[in-house]
Amino acid sequence: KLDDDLLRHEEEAAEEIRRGPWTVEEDLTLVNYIADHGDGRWNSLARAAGLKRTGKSCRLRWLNYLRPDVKRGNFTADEQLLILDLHSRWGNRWSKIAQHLPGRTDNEIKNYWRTRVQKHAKQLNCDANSTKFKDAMKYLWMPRLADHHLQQASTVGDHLVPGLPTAYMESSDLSGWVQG
DNA sequence: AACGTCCGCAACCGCCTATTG
DNA sequence: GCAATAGGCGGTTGCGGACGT
Repeated sequence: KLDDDLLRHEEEAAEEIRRGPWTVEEDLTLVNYIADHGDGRWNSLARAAGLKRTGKSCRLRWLNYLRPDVKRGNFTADEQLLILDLHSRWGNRWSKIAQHLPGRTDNEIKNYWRTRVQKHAKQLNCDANSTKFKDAMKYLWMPRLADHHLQQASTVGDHLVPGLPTAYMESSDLSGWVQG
């Protein structure tokens, strides 16, 4: 492992492979190159475009950020519902889930799940994959999200979820679930 | 004002599979 | 047919900004 790291760093020094955040210049280079030549064949693309990055890094930057049809910003209530639903069916199959949300990336969905959803599971003192949490989503959060989506201002307070701490249910609002 | 800590996100890594030569 | 290279995926990390003390 240590040897691998040493080797990798030697290679980086020799070949000047950049890592970490992308600069605006790099972004422009990548976008312009793809506009002229298309994407794919990422390693040769990186070389041909003169980017001192791995092909993988270029691919990731393009797919998750630079692609013109990539949607950014908050998930809509619709999208959040869909994520909850698809995740309950498929688990952490992020790219499969992403295929059902046009313009959203697996990375973004994964981040959303880990930051927002897992946080609530933790507050409930349970695992995000537990029956308890799935019940909470199914009978509490999904209805609330759906109601919010339908722009019904009044709260839905009568969804009872066995085993959930009532204090949590009463104190919780939609912040952290419904964005924007 | 200065310091700590929390949180969200972009980007990385390792592993596995697919493609290529 | 196989070894090497590339692509795809899921998990993890670390940076920077927000927030609290």
